[in-house]
Amino acid sequence: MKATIKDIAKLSGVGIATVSRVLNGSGAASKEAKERVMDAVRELNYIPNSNARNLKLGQSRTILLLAKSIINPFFQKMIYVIERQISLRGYSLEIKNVSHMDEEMIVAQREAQNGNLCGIIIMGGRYGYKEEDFKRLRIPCVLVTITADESVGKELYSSVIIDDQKESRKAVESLIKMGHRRIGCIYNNYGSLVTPNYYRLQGYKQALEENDIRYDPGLVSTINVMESGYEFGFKIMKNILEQNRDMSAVIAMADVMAIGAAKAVLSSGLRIPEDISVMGFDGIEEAEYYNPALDSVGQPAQQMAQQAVDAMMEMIGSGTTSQIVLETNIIRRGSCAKVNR
Amino acid sequence: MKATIKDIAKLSGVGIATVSRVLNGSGAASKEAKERVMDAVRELNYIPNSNARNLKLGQSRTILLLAKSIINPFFQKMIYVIERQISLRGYSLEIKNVSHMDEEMIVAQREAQNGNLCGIIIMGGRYGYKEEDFKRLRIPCVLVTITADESVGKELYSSVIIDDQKESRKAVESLIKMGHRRIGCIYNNYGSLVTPNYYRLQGYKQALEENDIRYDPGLVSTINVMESGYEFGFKIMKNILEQNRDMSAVIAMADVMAIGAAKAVLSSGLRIPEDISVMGFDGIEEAEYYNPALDSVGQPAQQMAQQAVDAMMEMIGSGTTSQIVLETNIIRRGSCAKVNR
DNA sequence: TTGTAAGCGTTATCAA
DNA sequence: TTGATAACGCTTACAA
Repeated sequence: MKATIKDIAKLSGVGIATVSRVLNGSGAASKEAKERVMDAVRELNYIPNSNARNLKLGQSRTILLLAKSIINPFFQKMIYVIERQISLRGYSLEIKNVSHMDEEMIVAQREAQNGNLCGIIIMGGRYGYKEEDFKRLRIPCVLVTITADESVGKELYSSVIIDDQKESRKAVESLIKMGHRRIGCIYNNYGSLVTPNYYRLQGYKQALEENDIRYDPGLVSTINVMESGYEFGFKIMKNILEQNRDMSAVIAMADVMAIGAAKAVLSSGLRIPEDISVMGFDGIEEAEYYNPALDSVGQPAQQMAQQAVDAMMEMIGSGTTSQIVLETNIIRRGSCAKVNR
Repeated sequence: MKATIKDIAKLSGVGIATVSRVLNGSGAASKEAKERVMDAVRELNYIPNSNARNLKLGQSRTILLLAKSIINPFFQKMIYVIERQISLRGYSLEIKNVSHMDEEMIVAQREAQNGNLCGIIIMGGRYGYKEEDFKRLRIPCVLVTITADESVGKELYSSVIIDDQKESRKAVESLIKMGHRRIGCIYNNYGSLVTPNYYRLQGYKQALEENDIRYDPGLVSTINVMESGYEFGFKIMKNILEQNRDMSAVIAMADVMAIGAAKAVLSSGLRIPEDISVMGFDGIEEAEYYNPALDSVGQPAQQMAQQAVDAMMEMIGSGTTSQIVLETNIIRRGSCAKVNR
């Protein structure tokens, strides 16, 4: 059936230890032995059994990506890059979607115990994991778009994030500078967890406050449902619009919600940006090709994914951790304009 | 460190064989032994090492999903469902993106040899795998959106597809019935492979022919590039539009390309559907929320993914294969209208 | 430079 | 109903 190391040893007339050495480049081997082994490998189409290898080594080359909602295009872009980078480095990527009901750390710990993982990347979810969480993990952990509690030792994890509150504040400020004062806010938060959306809401509030604009909960109505996405943005926006005829702008804390919101605006017979300015968050391609193209707080998805993998490799290799904070960049496409009322 | 079966045996005062039996429900064990083992398992937070298990069993519970372009929202929807279903059944999903330069079967065979896979799902790519391909694989294989060459024994694989040519023909026919005769076609084909897009193009040609409309290559200009997606649709449409002022409709063989095409139409100062009718393919949410919402040949993504997993489980369990062909359903949202010139 | 042999943590056979 | 014990395929001392 399938060729094993013994078959290779037999065919090439050497011991299995030599085969192993040649294949792994560990220890010395004569030129002749090398050639004979490689020939046999080719002839029998031999591929080492990774279960045996991992068992012996007590490690594997599989990295688990735990994503909260792999359905979000922004995440998907990052998943795409992460898969590529991991593949390029000879590792495999296992993907698990964490439903809103599950705690990703619990899932992570369960999977980590399994012993066939060499690292875990957690994408999305909530802020504030504790020291204990990482210690229980026992394998390298990189957080993307979120980070750990401040109390956690920096040597326990790596993270790649943006400053959600700051970037959100800047975006709202830019709307205020355009003259908007009645600015809707669409975000989404499961329960009362501290998520990126939570911080973005804080940024929104902060911008208002610093510009002496009263915070009006009626402009940020959020249904506490377990969804985000196009439909969510659409529904919420419909809702806010109906009750706030005087609003002139809206910021959605994810582009998918911004697109849904834009649809709501347009289907209410209003124009973008003449009647309502729409600003999204993430900078996904869908917003660029939307009609009209939507302004967005652009996150460097590609770079974030790349750095996450880099950080993972660093941790696997030398154990070095890093906490990276990247900048966003507001992408102007014309869906936000000066208020004209 | 990590608890092993020996630790459990020691703590519960039984032999390791008994522990294994209790944990796997194989063979008998006294009630008392069961309880003692389970207690120890809980106390030590024991999780079986899957590498050891897989090595011994010569199999695993990991299914590999090989996707051509995981970046397409239609695929992503299916990936989401597949992940969920696989997870629900206690299996793990490993994902590999196959770049346009790679042959998925080669990748599949390499991965299959590895021995830590119990099945492979191939999503996208090209039609026409040969008997030999599946035989080399040696593990269950399910094809989604594509199927094998007719010559291949049906017992060698399962597949879930739509009839690309027929569905495309029907869609084009519906445009013709609306009075359109100058219908553009945006598709994408790497090299000259037989892909779903290839068959959809055949369907387009067939519809024209059956309605005595001359096939005009100028209306289906395709750049032979390694991309599809929004940008591709946009560029191609710009191109076709410039050279065919008389065209009144366009069908794009993927919604992402349809959205790009719609953007091209709108940015050329034309209206949808008054000047140009736009029809997409796939039925993704992005097309629904687009402005205007786009008509599309809706593929039952959820169902396809579900059936693919079902088929995989059947193959793993009883070895039964199945070749499933699902129907599409043209989703009318108003982006196609009667020609009015 | 090489081969022998001892595990890695399981499962399964077999005798008790 | 049990518990030794022999694999599974690999890596790696250790000895030759």
